[in-house]
Amino acid sequence: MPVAEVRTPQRAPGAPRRRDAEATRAAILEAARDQFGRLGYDCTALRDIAAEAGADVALIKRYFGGKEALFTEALKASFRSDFLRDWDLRSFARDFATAMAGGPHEDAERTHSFQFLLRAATSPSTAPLLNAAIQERFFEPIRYWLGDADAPGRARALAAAAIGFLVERLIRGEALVGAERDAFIEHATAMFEQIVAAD
Amino acid sequence: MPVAEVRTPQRAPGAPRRRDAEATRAAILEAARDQFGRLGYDCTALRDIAAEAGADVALIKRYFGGKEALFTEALKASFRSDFLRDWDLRSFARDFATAMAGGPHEDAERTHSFQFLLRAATSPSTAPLLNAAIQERFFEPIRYWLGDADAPGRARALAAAAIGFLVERLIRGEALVGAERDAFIEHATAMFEQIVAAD
DNA sequence: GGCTTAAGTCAACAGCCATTGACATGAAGC
DNA sequence: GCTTCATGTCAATGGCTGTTGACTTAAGCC
Repeated sequence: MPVAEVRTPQRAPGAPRRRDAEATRAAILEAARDQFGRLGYDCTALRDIAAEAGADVALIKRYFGGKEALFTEALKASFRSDFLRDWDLRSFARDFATAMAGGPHEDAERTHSFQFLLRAATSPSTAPLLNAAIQERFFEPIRYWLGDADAPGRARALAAAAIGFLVERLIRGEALVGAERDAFIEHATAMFEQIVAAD
Repeated sequence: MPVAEVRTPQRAPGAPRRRDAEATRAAILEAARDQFGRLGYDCTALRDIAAEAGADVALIKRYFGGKEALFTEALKASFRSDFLRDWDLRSFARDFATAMAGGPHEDAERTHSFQFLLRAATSPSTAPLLNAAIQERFFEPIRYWLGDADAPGRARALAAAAIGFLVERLIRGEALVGAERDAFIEHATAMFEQIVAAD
């Protein structure tokens, strides 16, 4: 875990509200979402979360119970249940491909949520917690979204491809540029359209 | 790390070859591939690897140098450099889709190799180690394989989709059956053909 | 048989982790 | 002003980790 973690504490020394359980809890949860999302469950230390939130480790136990419970809550907070409804079915293929190419207008919040989920999905510590959630909130909405007889198989294929683009984006880091970006968007769009528009 | 790890030791008590550095080294490497592949870098303990290999932890240091070096070597061993050449370009789309659906004839060795890579990809500890390898052995071959002007962007899109199917497979666990399986294969095939056959 | 050296064993170290109970302190109610 | 209790702080604990040096033992050679 060589990732250095230095952030300005939530409260400056001598801050206005010194004692505010609700605010402290929120700060911890926010820090947890950040660190779990970037580092994954196993590589995140509660001490670092507390430090980022400007709180003490013991408060995590008091407010959340423990690491796993905190993770579950952070997971819930990062799950945008409406993330699919945001897309327009007809322009989905191109919009999604463009988002995955990266660039100035990308939805950072959405990207972060997905990264959080992927990290959780591939860690054996959290996979059991997440598999059900993936099923319920990712696969099922797509299935409903497509909504015809072939939906289950189609939904699985579409979900798989979407996950792949998210992982590739996660690994890649930077945004694509120039001709490579254009070709990427073009072919990815064609690919997704193949499924979305299969009527 | 709640995953119990009980395996029959490599050597029975009072075995024939008691002192064989080469065999010991190989046993450790094999155990490392197994555990790193199933649990990921962070959740794998050197003591467990040594136990599975029927060896002592200190030998890992002597033969490999340390955890990271052992991981790198296991990574190399799990990387089938010819995994793309195994596919026939014309039947790739259907073959790959079928493989991802799972079933009785799947290539367990190949599946394991991919799992290893994916676990490594989503752990921040090993991502730096892996990104270069992914680039060199996954993305570049696909790019070469496609081999035209649009290749970089196309290769990225194809690689992303392929990764996604592997992840979905990893998360899913069991094989698909019946109509869902058929629809899955059909649509996934169409999807991959969209890119492979884009000439 | 005795010697040399590689192979295997053991115990301990230092560091990090989540967890926890005891303690200090500030704010609200009387 | 005093009591009360939620809020925040601190320090310690036990467990697990990778690493390491010193030890024991078997195998090969003279």
